[in-house]
Amino acid sequence: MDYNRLAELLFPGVTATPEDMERRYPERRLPEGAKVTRIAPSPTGFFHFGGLFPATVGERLAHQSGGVFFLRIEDTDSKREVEGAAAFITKILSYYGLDFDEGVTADGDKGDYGPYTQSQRVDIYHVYAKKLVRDGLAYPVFSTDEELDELKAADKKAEIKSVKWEEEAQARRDAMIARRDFTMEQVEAELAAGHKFALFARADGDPEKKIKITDLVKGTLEIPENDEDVVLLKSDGIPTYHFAHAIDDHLMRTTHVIRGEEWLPSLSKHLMLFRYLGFRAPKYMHIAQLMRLDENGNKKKLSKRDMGANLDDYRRMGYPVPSVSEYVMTLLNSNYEEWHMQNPDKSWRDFPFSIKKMSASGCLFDTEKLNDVSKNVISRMTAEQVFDGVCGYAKTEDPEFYETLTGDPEYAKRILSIGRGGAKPRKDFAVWADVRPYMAFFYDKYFTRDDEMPADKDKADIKTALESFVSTYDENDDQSAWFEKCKDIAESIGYARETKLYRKEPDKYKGHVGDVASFVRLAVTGRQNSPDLYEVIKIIGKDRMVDRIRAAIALL
RNA sequence: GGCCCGUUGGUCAAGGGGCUAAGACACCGCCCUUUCACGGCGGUAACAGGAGUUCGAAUCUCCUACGGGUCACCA
Repeated sequence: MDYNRLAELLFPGVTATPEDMERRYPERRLPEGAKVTRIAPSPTGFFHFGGLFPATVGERLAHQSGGVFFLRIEDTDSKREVEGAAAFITKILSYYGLDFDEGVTADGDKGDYGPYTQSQRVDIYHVYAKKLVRDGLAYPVFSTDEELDELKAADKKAEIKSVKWEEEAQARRDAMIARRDFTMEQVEAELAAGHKFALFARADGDPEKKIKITDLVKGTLEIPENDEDVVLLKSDGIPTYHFAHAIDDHLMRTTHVIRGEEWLPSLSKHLMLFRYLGFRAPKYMHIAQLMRLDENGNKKKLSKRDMGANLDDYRRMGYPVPSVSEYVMTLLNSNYEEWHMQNPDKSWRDFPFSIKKMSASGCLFDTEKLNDVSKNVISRMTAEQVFDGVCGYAKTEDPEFYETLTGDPEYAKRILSIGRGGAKPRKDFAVWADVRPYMAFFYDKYFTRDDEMPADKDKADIKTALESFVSTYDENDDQSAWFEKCKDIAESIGYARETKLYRKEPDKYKGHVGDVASFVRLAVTGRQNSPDLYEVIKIIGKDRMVDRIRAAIALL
């Protein structure tokens, strides 16, 4: 077989050579040890939460080493492509602060190694396709349109589950081998008939032999050599992931390929392609998948339709960006939390991220832990920052509340200042959506009486206590003077001045000062629980406090 | 089914031949406390199983079990 002639026949228009490509995309000039990483999503209009893991690792590794982090859009599957998806991806990556140095942006490509969209790189792939044909390493497989339609309609998953899988796989292999060695005449005839061809790489591996390869996360892997012919180009001339991966990551000079472990089974194919193409393979890092628990208590891959699988869900649920980032870091590097406790004021970007600390096994998504991380994140913020965070969330997710907040920002910030800023800040919010119910009673239009006055206390006593509170209240009292008055009121209605006294001798009193405070709290906030009552009343103001207490007395 | 990866408390995990096997979240109890939140102290709870190597194994080897992934002209 004259492979040169075959190559010309198959790719008559391709004149560029691999050498041209090397010149066009030279080695990057970067400092020693600099890593080049990438994030390579498919534009399906959906960014998986799990995608944040490799993306974060890639971003950290590149930027921690003075390297390059780039974005490549892998749109080789036109069937799954969604309009505007690339723009959505860049938007969400920037929302999560995963800034890339090169790649597809709203204003076109940025960087010298583009185009960064695979569908725009078809010419490049064909250069290498032609080379592989010339080298006798790739061959065409012709199909009629009808056969192609059939292929698309086939339900692969159903086949795999069949018990006869082994036989069917063998049959497929035999069919493949039969098509491997078309004669030149056959090829010419197919071409003349206008049939399309897919390009396959001829596998040369022996599955009985194992290749040892070091994965930076998994350690030493032993995988069988590849003996399956790999589809390089589909009938439409568009490359498969495998082919595009080898060419792009070589030409873009990627040093570390970070991806999910679902790619592990095809690693053998990729290594073979790198070898065929004469490229040095990058270092690989296969990250374990994020799991969830199914109804039977088994681990399952967090799949598209699961709650929380869509990264954008977290914005809509009201998680601050750093909460999500920090949660991801806690899972990625087990010593992150410890470091953060020692460096509470530093950003997760200051953390010395280490490949060695990455876990080889998959973990379960844990909402409780996310919430805990998030509570800590928000508790460290200033009232101003919390205000901005809530507003940013409410603007799109709760516009009515947004109007309320921005109607009187200073008032809102005073409320948000309660218990904030000290060494032991309150931790009331895990998500921005928690803020509204927390703040509601400060606003007359949201105020409701959710909890009743305690039924076991004498109504006359409650009334007396509330009336005394109103008549003795002085806005100028400091907290201790204020509380002394509460104690006086307690005493006046036969309640203990101190909670401790009551506990010691419960029979001697009808209640204690805590009960008095709780009457006032119930009257003013409509609830049993609230942040510091003294602060609350100061913010609400004497007039509204008095109104609410009078209304409560009337209800007795 | 073949192949590959994984397996320390409910969850995330430290530990890489010599511990009574860290810590965080969750849970429970106590303390602090005018409620809540915070904080403090304490507690329940784990090396998947079996062989082997060794004076000694969570740690090394093998087998088994279980879980996951994958087996497309998808990525």
